[in-house]
Amino acid sequence: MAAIKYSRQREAIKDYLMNTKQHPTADTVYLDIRKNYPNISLGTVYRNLNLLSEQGEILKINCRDGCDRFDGNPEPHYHFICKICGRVLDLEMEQIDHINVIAGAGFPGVIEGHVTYFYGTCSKCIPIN
Amino acid sequence: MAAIKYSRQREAIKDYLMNTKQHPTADTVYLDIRKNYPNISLGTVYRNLNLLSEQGEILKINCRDGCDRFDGNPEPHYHFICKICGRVLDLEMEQIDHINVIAGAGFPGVIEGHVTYFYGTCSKCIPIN
DNA sequence: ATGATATATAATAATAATTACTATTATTGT
DNA sequence: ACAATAATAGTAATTATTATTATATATCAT
Repeated sequence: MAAIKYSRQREAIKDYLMNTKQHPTADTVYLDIRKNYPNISLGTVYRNLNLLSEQGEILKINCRDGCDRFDGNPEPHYHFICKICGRVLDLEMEQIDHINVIAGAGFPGVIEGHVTYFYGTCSKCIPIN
Repeated sequence: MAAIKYSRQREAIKDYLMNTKQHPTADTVYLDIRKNYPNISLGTVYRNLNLLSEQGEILKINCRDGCDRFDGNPEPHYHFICKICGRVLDLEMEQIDHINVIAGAGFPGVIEGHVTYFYGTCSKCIPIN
């Protein structure tokens, strides 16, 4: 039960995320979607972003710069956060699941996964000297 | 300038963190410190937790279960978060800084570090079968 | 010890991100 | 087309955190 019904708002949100390389916050999604759907509500954006990430159709990124960000690519991958400009970039690297084994050695519980993000200075923010 | 002056409230917060293996939230610190300092203010707790972590005397953990947690051990180390009970545990493992190199290969910016936490089921939450 | 100066505090208000509520609207199965 | 149910817009409420301000406390020079 609790069948999911189609809504054009949700469709628009998913389309928007699938067509951007940015990793927008809920508020950015709201402001941009509003250009096509002037009456969309911020609550609708939040509800659908959470629903889509629960369904595994998008990723919710807890980059902890205050608010969550969203990624239209649901495949597990790593992110880089620039300390200077705050941008979130995709990293092209293999999965590093061997760190789960390192962490699990001597740990009495079960390690199921890890959350990792890398930080530093992005190419646009490196001063030219 | 902006010299730091001693305060017994800050001392109590540091003592409290150094004597617990838990990773309390600001609110938990507040509630516990209040047993000895009934008039302490939540704002004071937040200000001192931030000050201490800026000074490198404690760690602020962004485990992203909604709120920040604090660790009296300022040495860099990794944390495990139990999906069932939500507890945050210290992991005894070496630093895995080689993942910065993996991430940096082919990345045009500079990787300076990473934030990682592991999740799964802690020993107390593993069902006995 | 005394007083001047600067920092810290308690109490409260304000902010930011997110979630909850509710009457209305849209979708879906028959 | 109709009934049942989920989704929406608009608004209010919640949660974690930061800002404000008058008062209290610590520190430093005398």
